[in-house]
Amino acid sequence: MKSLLAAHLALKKHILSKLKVYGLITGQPKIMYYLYSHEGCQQKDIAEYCYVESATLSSVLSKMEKRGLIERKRLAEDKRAYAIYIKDEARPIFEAVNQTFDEVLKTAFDGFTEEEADEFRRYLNRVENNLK
Amino acid sequence: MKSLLAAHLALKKHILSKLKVYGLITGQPKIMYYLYSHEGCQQKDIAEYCYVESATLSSVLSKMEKRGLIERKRLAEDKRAYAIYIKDEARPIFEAVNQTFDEVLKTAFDGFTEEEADEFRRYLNRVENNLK
DNA sequence: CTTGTTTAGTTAGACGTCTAACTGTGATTT
DNA sequence: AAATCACAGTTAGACGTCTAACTAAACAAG
Repeated sequence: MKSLLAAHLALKKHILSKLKVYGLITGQPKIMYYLYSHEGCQQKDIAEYCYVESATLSSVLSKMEKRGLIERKRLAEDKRAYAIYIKDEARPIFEAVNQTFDEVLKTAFDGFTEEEADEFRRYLNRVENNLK
Repeated sequence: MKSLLAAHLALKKHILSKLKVYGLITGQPKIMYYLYSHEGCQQKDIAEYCYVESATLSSVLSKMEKRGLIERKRLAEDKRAYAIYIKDEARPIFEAVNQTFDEVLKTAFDGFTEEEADEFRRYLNRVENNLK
């Protein structure tokens, strides 16, 4: 299964190279992509989506907070948790990230018919489930 | 393309958990899997196969050498390069790694017909090439 | 209530990978 | 033959991720 890693690394590299202008580093774009359409979510949600441990996410988010990209707000309903918000000043960057993800995914599936792309995703899911 | 990473991580986790008894750590099993059928190859070959930088491989191999898993021999034809060999004492571990890879790959493709597995690999290659 | 368990998030330390700079050797050009 | 360039591998330092141990809050059961 050589190419699983290959495809994943190629995707990551592509995205990072396009977003380097914003000073974004490994791990941040994916968080931002998720956050863009899930504002107000908790850290555990982001960690789950990004397949990283909560400890990892915690430190990355701290950096992003310092940099003014995001904001943590304690939840009233659950004082252990935070809701994560996009800082208004950073919204343009989040939009660029979102757009870049869309472009790169389009590139990745270049030449695929709709059915092929769906089939590929189903295969991926099957492999993932087989290994659970 | 959420599941590319997911599938890759699941595969890695599966392999590592089965090989932890041998004290093998991240990165080593894949090197050993390759080496098992490419003894005498150069470091650059392993690095290319494993999708890591030569600097990364260098340090991992040094650890494996200290541990008595492999052996570096200078090439007579090219004194910059090494040929990498499996140490005889470690051969049983290499065999276990090889067998584990085969098992896990079989698990990953459980329920796939031959044609489906091939098609899936072709899709992966297409995605990878699209991103080159 | 209170005791024990689970959950959200943090901190510290280890480790794997990367990039950049370097050494030494091989290949090319003039 | 000399100078230049390309390549194999190493070293040092930065960074992202992990695991383990922890805090504090929520939940469950007696």
